[in-house]
Amino acid sequence: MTPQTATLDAIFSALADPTRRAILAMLLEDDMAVTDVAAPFAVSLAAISKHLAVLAAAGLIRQERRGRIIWCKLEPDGLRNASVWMQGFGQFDPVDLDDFERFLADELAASAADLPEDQA
Amino acid sequence: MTPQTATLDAIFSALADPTRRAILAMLLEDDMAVTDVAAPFAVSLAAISKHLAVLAAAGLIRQERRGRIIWCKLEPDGLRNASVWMQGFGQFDPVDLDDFERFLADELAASAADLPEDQA
DNA sequence: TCCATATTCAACCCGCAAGTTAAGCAAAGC
DNA sequence: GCTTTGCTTAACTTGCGGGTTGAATATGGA
Repeated sequence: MTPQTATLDAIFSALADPTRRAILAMLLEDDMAVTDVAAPFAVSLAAISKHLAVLAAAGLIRQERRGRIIWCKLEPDGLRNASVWMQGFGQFDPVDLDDFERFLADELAASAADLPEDQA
Repeated sequence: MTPQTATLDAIFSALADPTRRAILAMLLEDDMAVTDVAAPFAVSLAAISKHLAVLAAAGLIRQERRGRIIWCKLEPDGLRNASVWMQGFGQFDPVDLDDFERFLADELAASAADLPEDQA
């Protein structure tokens, strides 16, 4: 298996998990420390730590330590390959960013029902 | 979980499997019967049948019976939601279709090494 | 130096996805 | 009507992903 297909495998399976998609959506707003990423979710910190490792391995985020805090930041280019792959399958209308906002709102509401409102 | 997130889960996990991506790439060329879809792969027909069921459940293909043959055809709109989701994360350059062709070629070469040349 | 904070590692459990083989059906053909 | 062809279902095995808890590690602060 080429590194390229390995990457596609990694990207799509990373995106397949709703918790990880919610994390990405959160990071879209701002860089965050691991603990803060974990806060809204019902699962343990260790679980979130694993999720972040998966996202990093897929090239979707980058984690960099500053002091004792590890900052997680989105790596938007990580989606490029997957985006190229997907768009090849259809001529989609240019994406309306409002569509995207709705998506994120619905997803967060659905998959992290315990989110404090200010994060939803 | 809303039907919408269920769909995103289904789509991304369907795409996470290289065999299923290869199947989609094959169907991009032409509609195919289940047996013909299965032919290039090293796994059993039953396994491919399951893969096709997964793709159908994710709305990525449609299967319709004609006589005793079940034709599989791509459902390009099935990728729309996922595409909307992904593109929200970055302003990607308009996709070069040649990129896509390279992707498919590499993927087929890598994940279905036993493909006869005329299908690769 | 000692303690608290931030994060990961290790070991483990559990459920599910993907594969197998064998049997079951449904439609065509002789 | 019987057999062949096309495909799915059933029952089962196995591997991996996502969760847990508890210990380990690293940094900052008092």
